[in-house]
Amino acid sequence: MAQKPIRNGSTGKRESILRAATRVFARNGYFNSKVADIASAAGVADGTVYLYFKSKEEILHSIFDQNMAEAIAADRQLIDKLSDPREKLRRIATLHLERLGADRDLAVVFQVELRGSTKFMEEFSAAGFAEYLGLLRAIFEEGQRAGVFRKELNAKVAAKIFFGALDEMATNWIISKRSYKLEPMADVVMDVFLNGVSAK
Amino acid sequence: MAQKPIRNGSTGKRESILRAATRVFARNGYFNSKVADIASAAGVADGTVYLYFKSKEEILHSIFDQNMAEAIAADRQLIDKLSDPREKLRRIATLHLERLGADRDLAVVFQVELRGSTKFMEEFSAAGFAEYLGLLRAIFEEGQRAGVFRKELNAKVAAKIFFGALDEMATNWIISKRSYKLEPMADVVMDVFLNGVSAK
DNA sequence: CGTCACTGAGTGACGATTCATTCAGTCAAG
DNA sequence: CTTGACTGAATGAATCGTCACTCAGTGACG
Repeated sequence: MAQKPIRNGSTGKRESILRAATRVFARNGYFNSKVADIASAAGVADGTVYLYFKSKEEILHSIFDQNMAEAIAADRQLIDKLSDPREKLRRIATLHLERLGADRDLAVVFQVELRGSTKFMEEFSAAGFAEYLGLLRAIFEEGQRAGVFRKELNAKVAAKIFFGALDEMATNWIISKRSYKLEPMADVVMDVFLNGVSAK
Repeated sequence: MAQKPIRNGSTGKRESILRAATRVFARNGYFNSKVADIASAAGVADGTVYLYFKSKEEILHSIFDQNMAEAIAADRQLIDKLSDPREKLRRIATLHLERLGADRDLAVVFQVELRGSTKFMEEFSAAGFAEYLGLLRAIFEEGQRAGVFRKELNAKVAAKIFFGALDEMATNWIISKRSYKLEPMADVVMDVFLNGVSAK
């Protein structure tokens, strides 16, 4: 049964539980998921879950925090290497859809489960989500200063439009019965958005 | 107590319950709302709710069905009076945001609660939501035939981008602490979208 | 032995749904 | 006009299953 000669206290158990929870939440929805299901999916006892997380809710939080932090860090790093704001947006869009497209369960949790309550929405909003939107906005403003984006547009609204379009691609991809690649949709969105937003 | 010599079983009670449920769901979230809360908000006894609805879930369904049907009917009627596809889209966008902007509780249920589970998403998707997207798509294709929209764009994707942008406006409006008018955002979205999508 | 990660049966609370009962209204008969 | 049988909408206390979380215990390891 023992896969690896596990080390100290912080085994891979925390990770296992998070991965298992992502899968369980994605399949049954947060409220219909039992902690016992998560435990058994992770191959640990019910009680063990509580050695790593204070509550069921904290598990959901952790899934969000961890992935969001990773994503933003990756975006930031990637952006520094580019100078053209248009390219920056394109890379972010692609990365965004790649990330979700690579893990359907994670995508479901992000697109569906995390939005299932105003309470979560507000908390998460305060956390990483607002930061993400802020990042997009900053790039847009940079583009306005550089003269490549129309100056009369409100940068915050432009960021929302951009994000909203990407977000809908992801949500629709999840719901859709047909299976197609998510990531290429980034280019279409970019095409329309850039056209709509570029200075002549 | 008798307001009107009401006819058969279908008093205004069903409506009261739906309105109350919308408020309660919006404030506490679907899963945290107790049927007892809805009942008391509607001024009826717990059991009475079950004279009008089979289950808690059916209440949520009814809220969606009723409003969606109304919205689509209104859109359809409005569209027939216009010929320019661009104008059609603009009117739909405005109506969409007007409707949500007029009733924050309803907006919360639509933007947040209805998305809190894949199960709901799929059911609702199959129902009115897909129809709504289809409507947008049809108008877009009409515009392509008329030569006002770029022919090389995939109409379905264009519809999603359009919807996604509007949807994000609504969601952000709900989350936002600041209170502003939602409906004017329709024009900004139209501006960017039309620019992005129009044939030269 | 002592420690510590882990276990899993048990508990307490909660809340959707049910159903025996109430009661306002209707109507036919006297 | 009164009475009494009848209806069915409405009530709300009781039921019953379901989990999130707890904690007394187990065993591996040094």
